Amino acid sequence: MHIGAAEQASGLPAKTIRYYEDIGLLIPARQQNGYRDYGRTDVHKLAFLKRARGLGFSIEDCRALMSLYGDRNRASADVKALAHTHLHRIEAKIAELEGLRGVLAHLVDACHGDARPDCPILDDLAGLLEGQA
Amino acid sequence: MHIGAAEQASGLPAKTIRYYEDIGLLIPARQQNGYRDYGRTDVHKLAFLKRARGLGFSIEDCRALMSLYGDRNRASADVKALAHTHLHRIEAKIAELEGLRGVLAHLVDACHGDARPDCPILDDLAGLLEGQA
DNA sequence: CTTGACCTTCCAGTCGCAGGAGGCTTTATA
DNA sequence: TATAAAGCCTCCTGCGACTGGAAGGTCAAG
Repeated sequence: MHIGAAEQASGLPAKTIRYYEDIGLLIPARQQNGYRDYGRTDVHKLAFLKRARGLGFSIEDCRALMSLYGDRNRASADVKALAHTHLHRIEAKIAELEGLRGVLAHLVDACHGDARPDCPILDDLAGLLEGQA
Repeated sequence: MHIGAAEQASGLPAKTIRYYEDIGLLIPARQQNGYRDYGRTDVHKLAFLKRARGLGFSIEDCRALMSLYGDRNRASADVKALAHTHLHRIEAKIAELEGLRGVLAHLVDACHGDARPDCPILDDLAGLLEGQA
């Protein structure tokens, strides 16, 4: 099957599929005319990659996950460790963003937001509130 | 004051300060020997930028904020709108990450994580649970 | 035989810097 | 005074994970 069909079947853009070949994630067979030729297994792997990327795993994580997926002697502990690490990264990111949200919500709330120039948001950015808040 | 001193005073790396000049965010005076020369106002602006970046504002947001900061006739409503949009972006990102966290936590929890190959995480990635979950 | 869809490769751009090469100037020390 | 070290300069490359586009080959239909 051509890359266009693989795109339809996997849900990944052709550009991305080619990119994954570039970086050695999934290298398909080639037809005599040079066209990429994707089989069922390939499309399955592309969908796997799409799902993993959708869950926020990095490309390198995906590489490891693909490797584990194809390893009949894998230990599920290895997969779990990968996912666990990723989960921690996500939780850390959430905590960070929640911190930002708190500060921003406070500032937005404090700003009257009319035609006057006086603005607590800019005051904060300018460091005028160091001793306060 | 030289860029090294500005680095100390503002908390921004020299590399970043030069980059901000490259993109026209803050262009300092130059000494006769070609060295950048930062004054009090410059350092103040650098700290402003650091704070704004730390709150997650994009460079273009920072450009707009700096412009508003220097505009005596600004309307605080403009600043508030910028911050509000940014707050929404952050909240959207948090919601997205919380979705991921939910799925990942569920998967990590379901994986026994021992030496056996059987693994719900890989099963999910492979799309084996489409009809379920 | 030509049109158009589809495929190929390769290059540039995204965002916000960081790292490093190669070369000046200034400052400190022997 | 010589030299070494620190600090400054510019320019180029790379990061992650693609995306867009140009230039050109291939294939099926009309």
